[in-house]
Amino acid sequence: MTRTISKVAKALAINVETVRFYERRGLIAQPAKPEIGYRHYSDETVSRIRFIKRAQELGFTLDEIANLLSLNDQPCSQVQDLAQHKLSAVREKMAHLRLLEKALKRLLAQCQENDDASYCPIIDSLQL
Amino acid sequence: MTRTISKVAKALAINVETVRFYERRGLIAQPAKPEIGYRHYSDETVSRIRFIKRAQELGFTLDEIANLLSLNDQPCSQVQDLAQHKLSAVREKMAHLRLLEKALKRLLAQCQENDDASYCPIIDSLQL
DNA sequence: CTTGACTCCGTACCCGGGTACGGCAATTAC
DNA sequence: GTAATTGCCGTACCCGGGTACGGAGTCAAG
Repeated sequence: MTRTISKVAKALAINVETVRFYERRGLIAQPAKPEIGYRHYSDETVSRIRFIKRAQELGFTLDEIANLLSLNDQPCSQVQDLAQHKLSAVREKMAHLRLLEKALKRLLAQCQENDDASYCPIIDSLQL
Repeated sequence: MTRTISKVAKALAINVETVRFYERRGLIAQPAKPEIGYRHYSDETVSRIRFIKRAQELGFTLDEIANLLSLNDQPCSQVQDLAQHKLSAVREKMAHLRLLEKALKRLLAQCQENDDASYCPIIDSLQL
């Protein structure tokens, strides 16, 4: 019934190697190895990994997550700062993608109108 | 007046190493080296690099760009396909970022309303 | 008690898009 | 003519987030 690394990995639907990778990165502590046998992972480690995965889904990098984890008992304002920065970054990326979308849409529309098989408005526009 | 690699790089505001990198990647041909002296870069190579840079701005990867370059004299429809896929990918990314934005906004709003300095709704939500 | 599954550990490799370095050749500036 | 830039070339390294591998050691089921 001991919770070995593969049990943890399976429970969280991640790779064993990823758990080991997080240990190397210092995101989670490596549980002490008993005299004999395999390590046993605590509930805390498991929920810490869950925390990491959720934060990743919110777009935080592993470095930022290390930061968040260390801020666990710090005032909320520091966490807010981090989240605010992330929100700005997300908005910037979206703005950039909107421009790309517009450009691609415009080029594709030009292709639609084009009857000449030997000419492509997209290639042409890139060649300016 | 020969156009050496550093002239090309400077003209296009990229790194000399990047030009060499594109050569290694097969995106541009390496001009033949004369018996004596340095290579001379043609107008064509320069505009090919410009093409690459513009396509990158539209969000294409170097592999896709290699594809585009090889499609230069192919029917427009193949280029359109590539552009259409890229447009879909851009829209997917945007949709994902919109979700992130919503989640971050919601969490930040909760922080604003929170008076308890020792508690942070963001940390809390990640710990579920 | 053996065999197959799992763990441990270090290290190397993957992707994408470059950047950096070091030693030598050629060229340009003074 | 000599010094300081450039070019050339191969190779290694960077980031971020893992994945893979190989050879032990360990554990559990038949």
